Amino acid sequence: MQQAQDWIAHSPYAELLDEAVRARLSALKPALVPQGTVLFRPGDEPGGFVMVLSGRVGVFLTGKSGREILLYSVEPGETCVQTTVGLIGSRTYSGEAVAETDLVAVMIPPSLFVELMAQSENFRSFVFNAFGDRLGDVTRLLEMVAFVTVDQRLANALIERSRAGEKVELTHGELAAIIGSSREVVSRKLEKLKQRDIVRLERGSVEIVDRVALLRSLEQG
Amino acid sequence: MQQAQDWIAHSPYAELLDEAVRARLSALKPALVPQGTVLFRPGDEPGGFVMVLSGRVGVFLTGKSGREILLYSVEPGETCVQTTVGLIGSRTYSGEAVAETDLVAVMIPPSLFVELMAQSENFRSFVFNAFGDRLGDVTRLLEMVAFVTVDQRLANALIERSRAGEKVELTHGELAAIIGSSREVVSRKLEKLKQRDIVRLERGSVEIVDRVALLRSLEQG
DNA sequence: CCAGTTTGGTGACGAAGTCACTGAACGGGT
DNA sequence: ACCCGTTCAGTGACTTCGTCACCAAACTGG
Repeated sequence: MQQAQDWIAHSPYAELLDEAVRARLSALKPALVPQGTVLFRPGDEPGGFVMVLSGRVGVFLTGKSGREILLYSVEPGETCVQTTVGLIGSRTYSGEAVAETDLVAVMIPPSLFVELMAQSENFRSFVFNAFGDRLGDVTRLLEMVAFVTVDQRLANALIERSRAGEKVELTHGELAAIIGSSREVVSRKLEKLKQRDIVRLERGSVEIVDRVALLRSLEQG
Repeated sequence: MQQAQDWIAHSPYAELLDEAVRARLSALKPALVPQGTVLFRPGDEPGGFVMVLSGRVGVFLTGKSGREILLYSVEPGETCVQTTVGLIGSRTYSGEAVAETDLVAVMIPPSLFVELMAQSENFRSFVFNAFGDRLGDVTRLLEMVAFVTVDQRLANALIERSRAGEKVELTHGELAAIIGSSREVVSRKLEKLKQRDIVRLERGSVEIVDRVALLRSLEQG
Protein backbone atom coordinates (compact mmCIF):
# COMPACT_ATOMS: atom_id res chain seq x y z
CA MET A 1 0.00 0.00 0.00
CA GLN A 2 1.30 3.36 -1.01
CA GLN A 3 -0.22 5.11 1.95
CA ALA A 4 1.56 2.98 4.50
CA GLN A 5 4.84 3.79 2.82
CA ASP A 6 4.74 7.54 2.68
CA TRP A 7 2.19 8.76 5.16
CA ILE A 8 4.83 10.52 7.15
CA ALA A 9 5.34 12.87 4.23
CA HIS A 10 1.91 14.40 4.91
CA SER A 11 3.05 15.88 8.18
CA PRO A 12 3.77 19.60 8.20
CA TYR A 13 6.68 18.74 10.43
CA ALA A 14 7.93 16.05 8.04
CA GLU A 15 11.09 17.90 7.15
CA LEU A 16 12.03 17.84 10.81
CA LEU A 17 12.20 14.09 10.90
CA ASP A 18 15.36 12.33 9.81
CA GLU A 19 15.39 9.24 7.66
CA ALA A 20 15.93 6.76 10.46
CA VAL A 21 12.86 8.00 12.27
CA ARG A 22 10.77 8.05 9.13
CA ALA A 23 11.70 4.49 8.42
CA ARG A 24 10.65 3.33 11.86
CA LEU A 25 7.38 5.23 11.65
CA SER A 26 6.55 4.18 8.11
CA ALA A 27 6.48 0.58 9.24
CA LEU A 28 3.44 1.27 11.40
CA LYS A 29 0.11 0.37 9.89
CA PRO A 30 -2.47 3.17 9.82
CA ALA A 31 -5.85 2.35 11.33
CA LEU A 32 -9.29 3.39 10.11
CA VAL A 33 -11.60 5.04 12.60
CA PRO A 34 -15.22 5.88 11.75
CA GLN A 35 -16.69 9.33 12.26
CA GLY A 36 -18.19 9.93 15.66
CA THR A 37 -15.85 7.60 17.51
CA VAL A 38 -14.84 8.90 20.91
CA LEU A 39 -11.07 8.48 21.00
CA PHE A 40 -10.74 9.28 24.63
CA ARG A 41 -12.84 10.59 27.48
CA PRO A 42 -11.88 12.54 30.55
CA GLY A 43 -9.72 10.39 32.77
CA ASP A 44 -8.78 7.81 30.15
CA GLU A 45 -5.26 6.49 29.99
CA PRO A 46 -3.96 6.55 26.45
CA GLY A 47 -2.74 3.43 24.68
CA GLY A 48 -0.20 5.24 22.56
CA PHE A 49 0.84 8.40 20.81
CA VAL A 50 -1.80 9.08 18.14
CA MET A 51 -1.06 10.84 14.89
CA VAL A 52 -3.84 11.77 12.47
CA LEU A 53 -3.13 11.11 8.79
CA SER A 54 -6.44 12.11 7.29
CA GLY A 55 -9.67 13.44 8.70
CA ARG A 56 -10.08 15.61 11.75
CA VAL A 57 -10.34 15.09 15.50
CA GLY A 58 -11.99 17.64 17.77
CA VAL A 59 -11.06 17.92 21.42
CA PHE A 60 -13.88 19.35 23.53
CA LEU A 61 -14.67 20.44 27.03
CA THR A 62 -18.25 20.02 28.14
CA GLY A 63 -20.00 22.03 30.83
CA LYS A 64 -22.76 20.61 32.98
CA SER A 65 -25.33 22.60 31.01
CA GLY A 66 -24.33 20.43 28.06
CA ARG A 67 -22.61 23.32 26.35
CA GLU A 68 -19.43 22.34 24.55
CA ILE A 69 -16.30 24.26 23.71
CA LEU A 70 -13.73 23.18 21.15
CA LEU A 71 -10.25 23.19 22.71
CA TYR A 72 -8.53 22.51 19.40
CA SER A 73 -8.75 20.40 16.27
CA VAL A 74 -6.19 17.80 15.27
CA GLU A 75 -5.61 18.00 11.54
CA PRO A 76 -3.64 15.60 9.32
CA GLY A 77 0.00 15.36 10.35
CA GLU A 78 -0.74 16.55 13.86
CA THR A 79 -0.86 14.65 17.09
CA CYS A 80 -3.04 14.27 20.13
CA VAL A 81 -0.75 15.76 22.72
CA GLN A 82 -3.02 14.72 25.53
CA THR A 83 -1.92 11.17 24.83
CA THR A 84 1.71 12.28 24.94
CA VAL A 85 1.49 13.52 28.47
CA GLY A 86 -0.08 10.33 29.60
CA LEU A 87 2.80 8.38 28.09
CA ILE A 88 5.74 10.17 29.58
CA GLY A 89 4.14 11.56 32.67
CA SER A 90 1.16 10.20 34.46
CA ARG A 91 -1.55 12.74 33.84
CA THR A 92 -5.01 12.31 32.50
CA TYR A 93 -6.95 15.06 30.88
CA SER A 94 -10.38 16.53 31.01
CA GLY A 95 -10.95 16.87 27.29
CA GLU A 96 -13.02 14.53 25.15
CA ALA A 97 -11.66 13.69 21.69
CA VAL A 98 -14.15 12.88 18.95
CA ALA A 99 -13.51 11.88 15.35
CA GLU A 100 -15.29 14.62 13.45
CA THR A 101 -14.80 12.78 10.15
CA ASP A 102 -13.72 9.28 9.23
CA LEU A 103 -10.07 9.02 10.21
CA VAL A 104 -6.88 7.37 9.16
CA ALA A 105 -4.48 7.41 12.07
CA VAL A 106 -1.37 5.69 13.35
CA MET A 107 -0.76 4.90 16.96
CA ILE A 108 2.86 4.91 18.01
CA PRO A 109 3.22 2.42 20.86
CA PRO A 110 4.76 3.73 24.08
CA SER A 111 7.93 1.70 23.69
CA LEU A 112 8.66 3.11 20.24
CA PHE A 113 7.71 6.59 21.36
CA VAL A 114 10.18 6.50 24.24
CA GLU A 115 12.84 5.04 21.96
CA LEU A 116 12.40 7.79 19.39
CA MET A 117 12.45 10.46 22.05
CA ALA A 118 15.78 9.11 23.23
CA GLN A 119 17.35 8.69 19.81
CA SER A 120 16.22 11.53 17.66
CA GLU A 121 16.68 15.18 18.36
CA ASN A 122 14.37 15.89 15.45
CA PHE A 123 11.63 13.73 16.89
CA ARG A 124 11.94 15.58 20.18
CA SER A 125 11.56 18.86 18.34
CA PHE A 126 8.55 17.49 16.55
CA VAL A 127 6.84 16.47 19.76
CA PHE A 128 7.73 19.69 21.50
CA ASN A 129 6.44 21.82 18.71
CA ALA A 130 3.18 19.92 18.68
CA PHE A 131 2.95 20.44 22.40
CA GLY A 132 3.75 24.10 22.18
CA ASP A 133 1.15 24.61 19.50
CA ARG A 134 -1.56 23.11 21.68
CA LEU A 135 -0.62 25.12 24.71
CA GLY A 136 -0.73 28.16 22.48
CA ASP A 137 -4.12 27.16 21.09
CA VAL A 138 -5.65 26.74 24.51
CA THR A 139 -4.09 29.94 25.83
CA ARG A 140 -5.38 31.90 22.87
CA LEU A 141 -8.84 30.45 23.32
CA LEU A 142 -8.83 31.41 26.97
CA GLU A 143 -7.77 34.91 26.04
CA MET A 144 -10.66 35.10 23.58
CA VAL A 145 -13.26 33.77 25.97
CA ALA A 146 -12.08 35.96 28.82
CA PHE A 147 -11.52 39.25 27.04
CA VAL A 148 -13.13 39.45 23.62
CA THR A 149 -16.79 40.07 22.79
CA VAL A 150 -18.91 37.42 21.14
CA ASP A 151 -19.34 39.66 18.10
CA GLN A 152 -15.62 39.77 17.48
CA ARG A 153 -15.03 36.10 18.17
CA LEU A 154 -17.84 35.24 15.78
CA ALA A 155 -16.57 37.54 13.04
CA ASN A 156 -13.11 36.11 13.54
CA ALA A 157 -14.27 32.50 13.35
CA LEU A 158 -16.27 33.17 10.20
CA ILE A 159 -13.36 34.85 8.46
CA GLU A 160 -10.81 32.23 9.53
CA ARG A 161 -12.96 29.40 8.25
CA SER A 162 -14.09 30.86 4.97
CA ARG A 163 -12.47 30.08 1.64
CA ALA A 164 -13.01 32.53 -1.20
CA GLY A 165 -16.42 32.08 -2.76
CA GLU A 166 -17.46 29.29 -0.42
CA LYS A 167 -20.01 29.22 2.35
CA VAL A 168 -18.91 28.39 5.86
CA GLU A 169 -20.44 24.96 6.41
CA LEU A 170 -21.09 25.07 10.12
CA THR A 171 -24.26 25.02 12.17
CA HIS A 172 -24.94 27.71 14.74
CA GLY A 173 -24.22 25.16 17.43
CA GLU A 174 -20.84 24.29 15.94
CA LEU A 175 -19.92 27.95 15.65
CA ALA A 176 -20.91 28.39 19.29
CA ALA A 177 -18.58 25.56 20.34
CA ILE A 178 -15.73 27.09 18.36
CA ILE A 179 -16.01 30.52 19.90
CA GLY A 180 -17.05 29.31 23.35
CA SER A 181 -20.55 30.69 23.41
CA SER A 182 -24.06 29.24 23.21
CA ARG A 183 -26.15 28.41 20.18
CA GLU A 184 -28.87 30.91 21.05
CA VAL A 185 -26.45 33.79 21.31
CA VAL A 186 -24.80 32.87 18.02
CA SER A 187 -28.20 32.68 16.35
CA ARG A 188 -29.07 36.17 17.53
CA LYS A 189 -25.72 37.62 16.49
CA LEU A 190 -25.98 36.03 13.06
CA GLU A 191 -29.50 37.39 12.73
CA LYS A 192 -28.15 40.90 13.28
CA LEU A 193 -25.38 40.37 10.75
CA LYS A 194 -28.03 39.22 8.29
CA GLN A 195 -30.09 42.35 8.88
CA ARG A 196 -27.02 44.41 8.07
CA ASP A 197 -26.57 42.39 4.84
CA ILE A 198 -23.19 41.12 5.93
CA VAL A 199 -24.08 37.42 5.78
CA ARG A 200 -26.71 35.19 4.25
CA LEU A 201 -28.01 32.29 6.32
CA GLU A 202 -29.01 28.78 5.39
CA ARG A 203 -29.62 25.71 7.43
CA GLY A 204 -26.14 24.41 8.22
CA SER A 205 -24.14 27.18 6.59
CA VAL A 206 -23.29 30.86 6.65
CA GLU A 207 -22.35 32.79 3.55
CA ILE A 208 -20.22 35.89 3.94
CA VAL A 209 -21.63 38.59 1.66
CA ASP A 210 -19.76 41.64 2.89
CA ARG A 211 -16.33 40.50 4.01
CA VAL A 212 -15.05 44.04 4.38
CA ALA A 213 -17.73 45.02 6.86
CA LEU A 214 -16.99 41.86 8.83
CA LEU A 215 -13.29 42.71 8.95
CA ARG A 216 -14.09 46.23 10.09
CA SER A 217 -16.06 44.89 13.04
CA LEU A 218 -12.90 43.10 14.16
CA GLU A 219 -10.72 46.16 14.39
CA GLN A 220 -12.76 48.39 16.62
CA GLY A 221 -13.36 46.82 20.02
CA MET B 1 27.39 28.45 49.26
CA GLN B 2 25.16 25.69 50.45
CA GLN B 3 22.29 26.77 48.28
CA ALA B 4 24.27 26.52 45.08
CA GLN B 5 25.18 22.96 45.99
CA ASP B 6 21.84 21.47 46.75
CA TRP B 7 19.22 23.65 45.19
CA ILE B 8 18.11 20.88 42.91
CA ALA B 9 16.90 18.96 45.95
CA HIS B 10 14.11 21.52 46.39
CA SER B 11 12.37 20.40 43.24
CA PRO B 12 9.28 18.26 43.68
CA TYR B 13 10.55 16.33 40.68
CA ALA B 14 14.00 15.93 42.21
CA GLU B 15 13.70 12.19 42.60
CA LEU B 16 13.22 11.96 38.86
CA LEU B 17 16.63 13.36 38.13
CA ASP B 18 19.64 11.10 38.12
CA GLU B 19 22.97 11.98 39.65
CA ALA B 20 24.70 12.97 36.44
CA VAL B 21 22.02 15.50 35.66
CA ARG B 22 21.99 16.85 39.19
CA ALA B 23 25.70 17.36 39.05
CA ARG B 24 25.49 19.35 35.82
CA LEU B 25 22.65 21.46 37.14
CA SER B 26 24.17 22.06 40.55
CA ALA B 27 27.07 23.80 38.89
CA LEU B 28 24.82 26.60 37.69
CA LYS B 29 24.76 29.72 39.78
CA PRO B 30 21.32 30.85 40.98
CA ALA B 31 20.45 34.48 40.23
CA LEU B 32 18.54 36.93 42.41
CA VAL B 33 15.59 38.71 40.87
CA PRO B 34 13.73 41.48 42.72
CA GLN B 35 9.97 41.44 43.15
CA GLY B 36 8.04 43.10 40.38
CA THR B 37 10.52 42.26 37.64
CA VAL B 38 8.88 41.37 34.37
CA LEU B 39 10.62 38.19 33.29
CA PHE B 40 9.15 38.15 29.86
CA ARG B 41 6.49 39.94 27.86
CA PRO B 42 4.33 38.75 25.02
CA GLY B 43 6.51 38.04 22.01
CA ASP B 44 9.80 37.86 23.86
CA GLU B 45 12.34 35.24 22.93
CA PRO B 46 13.63 33.48 26.02
CA GLY B 47 17.32 33.36 26.89
CA GLY B 48 17.15 30.00 28.58
CA PHE B 49 15.13 27.50 30.51
CA VAL B 50 14.22 29.14 33.81
CA MET B 51 13.70 27.24 37.03
CA VAL B 52 12.46 28.97 40.16
CA LEU B 53 14.23 28.02 43.39
CA SER B 54 12.48 30.32 45.81
CA GLY B 55 9.76 32.88 45.47
CA ARG B 56 6.90 32.85 43.02
CA VAL B 57 6.33 33.90 39.42
CA GLY B 58 2.89 34.69 38.07
CA VAL B 59 2.06 34.34 34.40
CA PHE B 60 -0.79 36.62 33.32
CA LEU B 61 -2.92 37.45 30.36
CA THR B 62 -4.12 41.02 30.11
CA GLY B 63 -7.24 42.20 28.31
CA LYS B 64 -7.50 45.60 26.71
CA SER B 65 -9.73 46.80 29.56
CA GLY B 66 -6.68 46.27 31.78
CA ARG B 67 -8.23 43.27 33.46
CA GLU B 68 -5.76 40.52 34.22
CA ILE B 69 -6.11 36.79 34.55
CA LEU B 70 -3.57 34.51 36.18
CA LEU B 71 -2.68 31.65 33.83
CA TYR B 72 -0.62 29.86 36.45
CA SER B 73 1.96 30.42 39.14
CA VAL B 74 5.48 29.03 39.07
CA GLU B 75 6.45 27.83 42.52
CA PRO B 76 9.88 26.70 43.77
CA GLY B 77 11.18 23.70 41.83
CA GLU B 78 8.97 24.43 38.86
CA THR B 79 9.82 25.85 35.50
CA CYS B 80 8.62 28.44 33.06
CA VAL B 81 7.45 26.19 30.28
CA GLN B 82 6.86 29.10 27.99
CA THR B 83 10.61 29.46 27.78
CA THR B 84 10.92 25.77 26.98
CA VAL B 85 8.83 26.02 23.88
CA GLY B 86 10.85 28.91 22.66
CA LEU B 87 14.03 26.92 23.08
CA ILE B 88 13.14 23.79 21.21
CA GLY B 89 10.55 25.17 18.87
CA SER B 90 10.22 28.68 17.68
CA ARG B 91 7.08 29.96 19.33
CA THR B 92 6.54 33.02 21.41
CA TYR B 93 3.74 33.37 23.88
CA SER B 94 1.17 35.88 24.84
CA GLY B 95 1.56 35.65 28.59
CA GLU B 96 3.45 38.09 30.77
CA ALA B 97 5.56 36.67 33.60
CA VAL B 98 6.05 38.79 36.72
CA ALA B 99 8.08 38.06 39.83
CA GLU B 100 5.45 38.21 42.53
CA THR B 101 8.09 37.99 45.25
CA ASP B 102 11.85 38.32 45.28
CA LEU B 103 13.20 35.33 43.42
CA VAL B 104 16.11 32.98 43.37
CA ALA B 105 16.23 31.27 40.00
CA VAL B 106 18.59 29.39 37.74
CA MET B 107 18.65 29.75 34.02
CA ILE B 108 19.70 26.67 32.13
CA PRO B 109 21.35 27.84 28.92
CA PRO B 110 19.95 26.45 25.68
CA SER B 111 23.02 24.37 24.93
CA LEU B 112 22.89 22.57 28.27
CA PHE B 113 19.15 22.16 28.00
CA VAL B 114 19.43 20.46 24.63
CA GLU B 115 22.26 18.31 25.91
CA LEU B 116 20.28 17.14 28.92
CA MET B 117 17.24 16.44 26.81
CA ALA B 118 19.38 14.20 24.64
CA GLN B 119 21.19 12.42 27.46
CA SER B 120 18.74 11.90 30.26
CA GLU B 121 15.46 10.12 30.07
CA ASN B 122 14.70 11.42 33.52
CA PHE B 123 15.28 14.98 32.48
CA ARG B 124 12.92 14.50 29.55
CA SER B 125 10.28 13.18 31.92
CA PHE B 126 10.86 16.14 34.17
CA VAL B 127 10.36 18.62 31.35
CA PHE B 128 7.35 16.77 29.99
CA ASN B 129 5.66 16.60 33.31
CA ALA B 130 6.17 20.30 33.84
CA PHE B 131 4.69 20.90 30.43
CA GLY B 132 1.76 18.64 31.03
CA ASP B 133 1.02 20.33 34.32
CA ARG B 134 0.83 23.72 32.65
CA LEU B 135 -1.37 22.53 29.85
CA GLY B 136 -3.59 21.02 32.51
CA ASP B 137 -3.60 24.25 34.51
CA VAL B 138 -4.62 26.35 31.55
CA THR B 139 -7.24 23.85 30.41
CA ARG B 140 -8.77 23.71 33.87
CA LEU B 141 -8.83 27.48 34.06
CA LEU B 142 -10.58 27.67 30.71
CA GLU B 143 -13.12 25.14 31.90
CA MET B 144 -13.75 27.25 35.00
CA VAL B 145 -14.10 30.52 33.15
CA ALA B 146 -16.31 29.02 30.47
CA PHE B 147 -18.65 26.89 32.57
CA VAL B 148 -18.57 27.69 36.25
CA THR B 149 -20.24 30.57 38.06
CA VAL B 150 -18.23 33.27 39.78
CA ASP B 151 -19.63 32.18 43.14
CA GLN B 152 -18.23 28.70 42.78
CA ARG B 153 -14.90 29.81 41.38
CA LEU B 154 -14.54 32.25 44.25
CA ALA B 155 -15.45 29.69 46.89
CA ASN B 156 -13.04 27.26 45.28
CA ALA B 157 -10.18 29.76 45.19
CA LEU B 158 -10.70 30.71 48.83
CA ILE B 159 -10.72 27.12 49.98
CA GLU B 160 -7.72 26.12 47.89
CA ARG B 161 -5.65 28.98 49.20
CA SER B 162 -6.54 28.80 52.85
CA ARG B 163 -4.43 27.09 55.46
CA ALA B 164 -6.11 26.06 58.69
CA GLY B 165 -6.52 29.02 61.01
CA GLU B 166 -5.00 31.51 58.61
CA LYS B 167 -6.56 34.28 56.64
CA VAL B 168 -6.29 34.28 52.87
CA GLU B 169 -3.91 37.15 52.21
CA LEU B 170 -5.19 38.36 48.87
CA THR B 171 -6.81 41.58 47.73
CA HIS B 172 -10.12 41.52 45.90
CA GLY B 173 -8.24 42.40 42.75
CA GLU B 174 -5.85 39.47 43.14
CA LEU B 175 -8.73 37.10 43.75
CA ALA B 176 -10.40 38.43 40.63
CA ALA B 177 -7.28 37.71 38.57
CA ILE B 178 -7.11 34.19 39.95
CA ILE B 179 -10.68 33.29 39.09
CA GLY B 180 -10.83 35.31 35.88
CA SER B 181 -13.37 37.88 36.97
CA SER B 182 -13.30 41.58 37.85
CA ARG B 183 -12.56 43.26 41.15
CA GLU B 184 -16.02 44.81 41.40
CA VAL B 185 -17.77 41.50 41.02
CA VAL B 186 -15.51 39.84 43.57
CA SER B 187 -16.16 42.67 46.03
CA ARG B 188 -19.89 42.20 45.68
CA LYS B 189 -19.72 38.45 46.05
CA LEU B 190 -17.53 38.73 49.11
CA GLU B 191 -19.94 41.26 50.56
CA LYS B 192 -22.73 38.71 50.25
CA LEU B 193 -20.62 36.01 51.85
CA LYS B 194 -19.93 38.41 54.69
CA GLN B 195 -23.64 39.06 55.17
CA ARG B 196 -24.17 35.32 55.47
CA ASP B 197 -21.38 35.19 58.10
CA ILE B 198 -19.28 32.87 55.95
CA VAL B 199 -16.25 35.16 55.74
CA ARG B 200 -14.83 38.16 57.54
CA LEU B 201 -13.22 40.87 55.44
CA GLU B 202 -10.20 43.03 56.03
CA ARG B 203 -8.17 45.19 53.76
CA GLY B 204 -5.93 42.77 51.89
CA SER B 205 -7.30 39.57 53.35
CA VAL B 206 -10.30 37.30 53.66
CA GLU B 207 -10.92 35.12 56.68
CA ILE B 208 -13.03 32.02 56.24
CA VAL B 209 -15.38 31.75 59.20
CA ASP B 210 -17.75 29.04 58.03
CA ARG B 211 -15.77 26.67 55.88
CA VAL B 212 -18.57 24.13 55.75
CA ALA B 213 -21.05 26.56 54.24
CA LEU B 214 -18.43 27.55 51.68
CA LEU B 215 -17.88 23.92 50.72
CA ARG B 216 -21.62 23.39 50.42
CA SER B 217 -21.88 26.20 47.91
CA LEU B 218 -19.39 24.31 45.74
CA GLU B 219 -21.40 21.14 45.46
CA GLN B 220 -24.71 22.40 44.21
CA GLY B 221 -24.27 24.03 40.86
C1' DC C 1 0.95 65.34 58.96
C1' DC C 2 0.08 65.63 54.25
C1' DA C 3 -0.19 63.74 49.49
C1' DG C 4 -0.29 60.13 46.69
C1' DT C 5 -1.33 55.33 46.13
C1' DT C 6 -3.76 51.23 46.92
C1' DT C 7 -7.79 48.99 48.15
C1' DG C 8 -12.64 48.59 48.55
C1' DG C 9 -17.79 49.96 47.74
C1' DT C 10 -21.70 51.26 44.64
C1' DG C 11 -25.15 52.33 41.00
C1' DA C 12 -26.28 52.11 36.29
C1' DC C 13 -25.94 49.86 32.14
C1' DG C 14 -25.16 46.59 28.44
C1' DA C 15 -23.50 42.11 26.99
C1' DA C 16 -24.06 37.36 27.36
C1' DG C 17 -25.69 32.65 29.16
C1' DT C 18 -29.80 29.89 30.43
C1' DC C 19 -34.41 28.03 30.28
C1' DA C 20 -38.33 26.77 28.11
C1' DC C 21 -40.44 26.79 24.41
C1' DT C 22 -41.90 26.74 19.07
C1' DG C 23 -41.47 25.70 14.43
C1' DA C 24 -39.03 24.58 10.27
C1' DA C 25 -36.10 21.55 7.56
C1' DC C 26 -34.16 17.23 6.78
C1' DG C 27 -33.78 12.00 6.21
C1' DG C 28 -35.08 7.38 6.53
C1' DG C 29 -38.29 3.72 6.37
C1' DT C 30 -42.46 1.64 4.80
C1' DA D 1 -45.33 9.90 -1.26
C1' DC D 2 -46.00 10.35 3.44
C1' DC D 3 -45.12 9.93 8.23
C1' DC D 4 -42.00 10.52 12.07
C1' DG D 5 -38.16 11.21 14.66
C1' DT D 6 -34.13 14.13 14.64
C1' DT D 7 -31.51 18.07 13.91
C1' DC D 8 -31.35 22.93 13.40
C1' DA D 9 -32.88 27.54 14.08
C1' DG D 10 -35.70 31.49 16.27
C1' DT D 11 -37.59 33.87 20.40
C1' DG D 12 -38.91 35.94 25.00
C1' DA D 13 -37.99 36.29 29.85
C1' DC D 14 -34.79 36.21 33.21
C1' DT D 15 -30.24 36.20 35.57
C1' DT D 16 -25.46 36.74 35.88
C1' DC D 17 -21.58 39.20 34.89
C1' DG D 18 -18.25 42.76 33.16
C1' DT D 19 -17.63 47.67 32.56
C1' DC D 20 -17.74 52.53 33.48
C1' DA D 21 -17.59 56.22 36.39
C1' DC D 22 -17.41 57.41 40.42
C1' DC D 23 -16.29 58.01 45.78
C1' DA D 24 -14.41 56.73 50.33
C1' DA D 25 -11.39 54.56 53.35
C1' DA D 26 -6.96 52.73 54.49
C1' DC D 27 -2.27 52.55 54.02
C1' DT D 28 2.76 54.61 52.92
C1' DG D 29 6.64 57.60 52.52
C1' DG D 30 8.51 61.65 52.91
